[in-house]
Amino acid sequence: MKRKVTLKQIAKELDVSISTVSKSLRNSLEISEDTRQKVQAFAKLYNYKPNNIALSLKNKKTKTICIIIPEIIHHFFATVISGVEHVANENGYNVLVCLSDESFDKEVINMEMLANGSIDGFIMSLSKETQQKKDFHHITEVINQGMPVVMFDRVTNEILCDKVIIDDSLAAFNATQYFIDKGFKKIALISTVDYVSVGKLRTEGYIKALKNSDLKIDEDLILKIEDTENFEDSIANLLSNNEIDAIFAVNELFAVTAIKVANKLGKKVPNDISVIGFTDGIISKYSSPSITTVSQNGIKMGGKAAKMLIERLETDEEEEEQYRTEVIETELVERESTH
Amino acid sequence: MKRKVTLKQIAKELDVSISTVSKSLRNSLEISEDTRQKVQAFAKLYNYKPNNIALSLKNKKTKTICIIIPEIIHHFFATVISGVEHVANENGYNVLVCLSDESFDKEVINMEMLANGSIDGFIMSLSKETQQKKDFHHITEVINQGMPVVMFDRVTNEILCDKVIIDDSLAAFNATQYFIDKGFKKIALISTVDYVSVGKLRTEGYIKALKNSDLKIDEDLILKIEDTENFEDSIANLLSNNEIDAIFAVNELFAVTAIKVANKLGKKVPNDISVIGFTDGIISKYSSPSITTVSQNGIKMGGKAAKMLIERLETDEEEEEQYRTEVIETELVERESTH
DNA sequence: ATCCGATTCGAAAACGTTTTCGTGTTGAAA
DNA sequence: TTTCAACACGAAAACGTTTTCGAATCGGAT
Repeated sequence: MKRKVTLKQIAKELDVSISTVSKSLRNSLEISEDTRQKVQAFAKLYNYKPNNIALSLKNKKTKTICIIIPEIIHHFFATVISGVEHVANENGYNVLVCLSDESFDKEVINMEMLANGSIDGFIMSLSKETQQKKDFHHITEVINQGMPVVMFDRVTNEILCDKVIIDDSLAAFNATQYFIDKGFKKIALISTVDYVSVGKLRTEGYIKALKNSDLKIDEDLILKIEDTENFEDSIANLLSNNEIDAIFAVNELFAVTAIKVANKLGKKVPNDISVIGFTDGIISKYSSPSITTVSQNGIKMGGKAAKMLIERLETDEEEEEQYRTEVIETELVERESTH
Repeated sequence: MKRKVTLKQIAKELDVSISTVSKSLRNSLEISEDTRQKVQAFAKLYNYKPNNIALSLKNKKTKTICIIIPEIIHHFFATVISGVEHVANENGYNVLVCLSDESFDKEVINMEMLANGSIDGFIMSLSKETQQKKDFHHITEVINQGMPVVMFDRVTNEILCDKVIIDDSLAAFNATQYFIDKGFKKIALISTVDYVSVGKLRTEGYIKALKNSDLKIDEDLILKIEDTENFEDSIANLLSNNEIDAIFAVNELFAVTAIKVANKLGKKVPNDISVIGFTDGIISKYSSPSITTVSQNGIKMGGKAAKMLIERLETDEEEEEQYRTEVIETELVERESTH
């Protein structure tokens, strides 16, 4: 087992100074052709690679960014990571992944832990608990220390920083409008409770679309699901009490569950009920019937977020251009759950 | 924007030496009660946190482990990361995620890049290309440098290190046996090409089960899917040519696609054809019919891998106990695609 | 022989810690 | 008064780099 070789060791072996070795390896003109070659040959032989930690300490840059997400077993977030990873890699950055598990405390701990020089910047999506508490001091603190933060998807107006989102409201509006255009009258909404920012926005879009077409908002057609809830029963309840002919669900899980429940109640999708989901993930693609969804391009979103973060890291701090909010376009992917 | 405060700055402000500050903060008995309190108060006021990079350099430990996976948009790998993350966090480690994109080169680059002090150890699952090439020099090199590596799922016998796997062959045997016990005769296999280790092993299990029951191996019932292939057509071809009454697929995607194709061909699952998949992911759970699968507990697998790695990191190097291979038990989760 | 510019290299600081080893001061015991 | 332990603190090395600056050597020109 041969340990990593350092500049010092090479210097000793070759009986030159550390500086000479360093300069030789970086092809400095200060060093004679002779010694340069000698050093380089030796370094190659012993497979010298500069120690990244030492470099990080010296340069005060780690070339590492951290992405904090609520959970990774969630296709959307996995796609975002994928997008972040690729853009980061292209730019020579590594990606540290932290999971908040939807917990405020974990989010805080992770950020405080890493804001001490371990990384250069954050990309994050708020945990549900953080959204509920509306306590963002940990984020403010990090930003005040001069560490850039890019928020995506689950963002908040209370923090000033770069953001990348989709127009949740508009996307929901369009999905609802799609139903309206097809002549559906009893359009149900399966959403989350309001403190989840995207749930709230999508609900708003749904309502706006109905109002826009002078349809009445029927509270009995709106189901807001609490996190801990066994929502299959709630959905069954929703579907049994109404002559619903269309359902807009704010995520895949709700959509696929709605279809399953509908089947159990003897209603066929799409013949009796049409369904549109949100987030174009695995479920929507591979369930039968496959589900029409609002596609939310996680890869693009992650890529954009990484790009924004890296740009901010690599431009002179003082240029301090204003914070930007990028909106990733969504698209309605038509599949078998609508007709 | 107040920058991070360092020991040196505190020392200067309080007119004491750096050592005194450091010792005070670590509650050394060398320092008088008085100065200790003064320093601690000041440090708290300015929110002092030791710089992790400096600590890493000094301690030659980064408290960071890296997991290299072929892709993250793959439920199984996402669950593994989740398992790794949680165990790592419990032990004060952070997790760097690298994607090889099934590419040999990316795998090599990532490992070489990080083996220079950036991390303490690797957890990895081989890329397809690496398995095909059978070139593992990058892994050997890292291990020779004294950096521990734990391989999971897609492993190789050519590397000596800790491993955590499932008994792919046995699991496939059991799944096939399940069909045999139910009286099925025409049991098809949808697998990957052989260089994917798990595909090969699962194929072996399938064959062993058939042989074990004196059933003949019918090559026409075995489909090995190439990576780039449009496998929907291949599956259609398989299903149309035979009176297949059961299908064992080595992953979720093949299983769900088989069901979809069967439907198109007018065959009902599970009435006309029973299907068992592999990897208990989202698709199996939420597709209709939901799919009976061999569950491969990614969380447990990742957790175990992380635990093994951390144990090796934290025991005295010299104890050098032998490398272990842990086998995570699998389980057949019965759902609607079989009866 | 003297001087000067080029050439080639090394010493040292810096990044932020921790820790070892001194050193100076104090008080009490001899 | 001397001596010695206990106490409180500081200097410096170490981790592995890069870079600035100073210095030594050498050749050629005067």
